[in-house]
Amino acid sequence: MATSDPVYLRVVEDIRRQITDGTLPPGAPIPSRAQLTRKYQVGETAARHALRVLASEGLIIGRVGSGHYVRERPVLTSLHRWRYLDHPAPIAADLQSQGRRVTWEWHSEPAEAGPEIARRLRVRETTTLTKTHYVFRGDGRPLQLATSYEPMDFAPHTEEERRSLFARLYAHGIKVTEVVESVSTRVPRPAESDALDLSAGVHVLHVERTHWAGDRPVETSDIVIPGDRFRVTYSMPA
Amino acid sequence: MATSDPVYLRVVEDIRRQITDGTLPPGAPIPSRAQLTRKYQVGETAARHALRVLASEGLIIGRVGSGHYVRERPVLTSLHRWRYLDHPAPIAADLQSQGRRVTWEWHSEPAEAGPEIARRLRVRETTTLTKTHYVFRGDGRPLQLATSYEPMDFAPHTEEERRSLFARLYAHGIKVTEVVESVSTRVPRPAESDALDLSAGVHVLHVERTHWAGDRPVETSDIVIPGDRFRVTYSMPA
DNA sequence: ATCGCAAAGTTGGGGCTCCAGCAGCCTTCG
DNA sequence: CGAAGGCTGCTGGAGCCCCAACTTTGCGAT
Repeated sequence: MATSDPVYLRVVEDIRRQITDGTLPPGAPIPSRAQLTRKYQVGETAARHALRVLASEGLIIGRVGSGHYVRERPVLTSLHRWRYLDHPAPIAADLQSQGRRVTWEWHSEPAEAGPEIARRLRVRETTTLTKTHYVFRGDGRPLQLATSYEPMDFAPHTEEERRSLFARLYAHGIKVTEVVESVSTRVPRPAESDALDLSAGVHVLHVERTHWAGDRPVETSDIVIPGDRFRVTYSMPA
Repeated sequence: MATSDPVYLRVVEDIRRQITDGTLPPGAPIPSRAQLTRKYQVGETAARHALRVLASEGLIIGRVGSGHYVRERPVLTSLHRWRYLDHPAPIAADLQSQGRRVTWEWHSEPAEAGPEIARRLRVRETTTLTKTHYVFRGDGRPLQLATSYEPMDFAPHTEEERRSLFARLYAHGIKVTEVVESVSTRVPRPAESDALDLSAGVHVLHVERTHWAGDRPVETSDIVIPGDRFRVTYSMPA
């Protein structure tokens, strides 16, 4: 459309069109770098970049020494490839990206697991865990509550350590492999309603999250978010 | 491992490690091209390529004129994550991964946009759109409702086409670049309460999702999920 | 103390070149 | 005649450079 688009996109779009409309059937060879530079009157960089983009989209496949070919069954790998690492305090982090200053307070104390947490962390009910309560605020207003439970042996000791659950576990040689979340909505408890400054009738979103290292639960937390609308934005990686 | 690996991979792996182990927390700046060339003693091409790979993995995000930064991961992203290909049933897809048989019915019809949808899709209120209503069931029980609105010109025509919004848009040369969701909890409407077979007092989770291609909204949908507990599982990338 | 502006730094597009390794194909030699 | 070896074209890695557009920062003037 715009005439001042990157040139490599012109090549990408033309080849993509030819693939989608069948001009280039599955298995058909794509012109080589040298041929593309001649055909589209572009530099080698642009030709190369175009091929890489198409390949990363899964439309074509490159074979060293041979050439690029239209894939038999085009897959949108770029979408599949979208993977994320988890970090603590994710919702606060999201609000941050909306330009709001997010602050948080926490309070840590030893506590007995109790039936619910014992079940989640697969420990005995009488096991003493480190229980940490977080309050997240954006521009002063309360945004989110979280209560985290972790075994004493790798609980954080310093402010630094608290920053990342992953870093801490990593230091103990533990690698988080799975995250399980249960999401539900429910009526806020009085304390929550208070802490989050909720108006009457607003429910809360409750996320129960457990981090697993292999088949062993290493941390579990309850995250409570106000049920009024909040927004999540995320974009596809380039 | 192999000493003769591509140099850019050395950079990628080192930065990836720093992100996963928390040395580089969310939002932290990644060294610039110039700094990477010095730090790792590699050429500019390798540094650049490393950044591109990390960006395409979604681990970092590049801001022109500013730099690359570790990406924040909003928690609710976990609800739909990288299952974008199955549209518009991310949650159903998740349930599928739990071994439950998920079926779905849909009903499509032309409809006027109306004020709300017109605002979301940036069209006139009188524009005629394709409105599709979905009901998802797991093992027979209703799980999720969804209503999707898309411009007539790239609405699906066949059962095949319906499968993936992305594939369909792709065929039109449209690449989804951003997904924006607003999540809220609210009292179910009578029809919803009925369709979802809700017991009294259970609220619903309402996700309003819009897919963007650049600065242009290409599809919007309302997803309604019962507020009783449901579960999301995801595992870390290898 | 604040505003405005210029300089410096950074990304992303594009160009050019060299080289290793692989795949065909063709030629040559046993 | 058939196998070995060489030639050519292709991809993917890597280096270096230039430039436009944008952000950040710091300085100087008001």
